[in-house]
Amino acid sequence: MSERRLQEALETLKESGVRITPQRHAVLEYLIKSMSHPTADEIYKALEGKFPNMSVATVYNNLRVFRDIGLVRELTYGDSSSRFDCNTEKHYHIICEKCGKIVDFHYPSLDEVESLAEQVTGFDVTHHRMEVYGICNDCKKKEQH
Amino acid sequence: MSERRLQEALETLKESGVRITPQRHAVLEYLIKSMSHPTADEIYKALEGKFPNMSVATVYNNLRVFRDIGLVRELTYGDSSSRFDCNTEKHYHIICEKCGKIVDFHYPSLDEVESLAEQVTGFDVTHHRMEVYGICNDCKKKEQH
DNA sequence: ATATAGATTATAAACATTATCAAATAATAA
DNA sequence: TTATTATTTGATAATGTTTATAATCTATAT
Repeated sequence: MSERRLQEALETLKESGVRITPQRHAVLEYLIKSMSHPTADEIYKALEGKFPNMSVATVYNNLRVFRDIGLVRELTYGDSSSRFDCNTEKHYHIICEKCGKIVDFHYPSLDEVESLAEQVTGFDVTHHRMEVYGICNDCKKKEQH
Repeated sequence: MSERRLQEALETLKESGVRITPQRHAVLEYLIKSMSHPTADEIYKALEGKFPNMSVATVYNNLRVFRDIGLVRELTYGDSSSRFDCNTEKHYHIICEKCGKIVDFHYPSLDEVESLAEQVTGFDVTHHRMEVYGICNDCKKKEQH
């Protein structure tokens, strides 16, 4: 399952004329298998074992390459560092305000909002972003100790 | 009009037990009168004339104070620095991908999304954020030269 | 008018990200 | 296969935003 997604991602790299280096393979694999929304530094640390000599710059460079060919989304929340999401299906995120956990959820795309915004502002709309914030189950339980 | 909003803001500071210093007064005044969504550095530079000795730290500290008492919203987009919005009415933003301009627009709040997310994820939802992206009129005209 | 908790300033530090560039590697042509 | 070329990597420095520190100053309550 995640194996297939990795193959598809590698295929996309080829089609885009991007070389498949061991480092790129590893970053992609981690993004897909971790099923999370890691920061560049988390990826860097996770791959330290396999690639003791890999530079942080390589992680950043490759994440940018992946983003530019549409393979991953860069998520910028209030906190200091970007997170990267390789789930390319349309979906939204809900974020826990206590622990920072990010959970995916689906919602029929907000086309109405886009067309209204277009009418009111005269912009040519390309896309939108939306996140919901709240407290996750784990953190609710902890609060009640 | 903006004079009244400034008075209200100062009142809020008093009620929250936050001292009204000349620097705070000036930052608030700039936020309200500029009608824009400035970065901390923009505010700092704009007030350089009146307060040649004001420290950047003061701007950051006070923006945090204002945010914590609900007087301004901190907007974090993909770009490097936060922007600050002292319009506390509920509204959304549309952002130009070419020039970065931010324009307000209104839309009936997306309560449905919040309650669906709550059901699906088990979170206690507190709020959400949404932005629409596109190309503004000015930039469209420039493209056609 | 005075005391004091809180605010300001200047500076240094922290942190994420980007730029630089020599060396390594991979793709391509001959 | 080998030579040539283009890209990528890794080490490091640089950049830019934001926060921490500590000495000095000030708004406000008494």
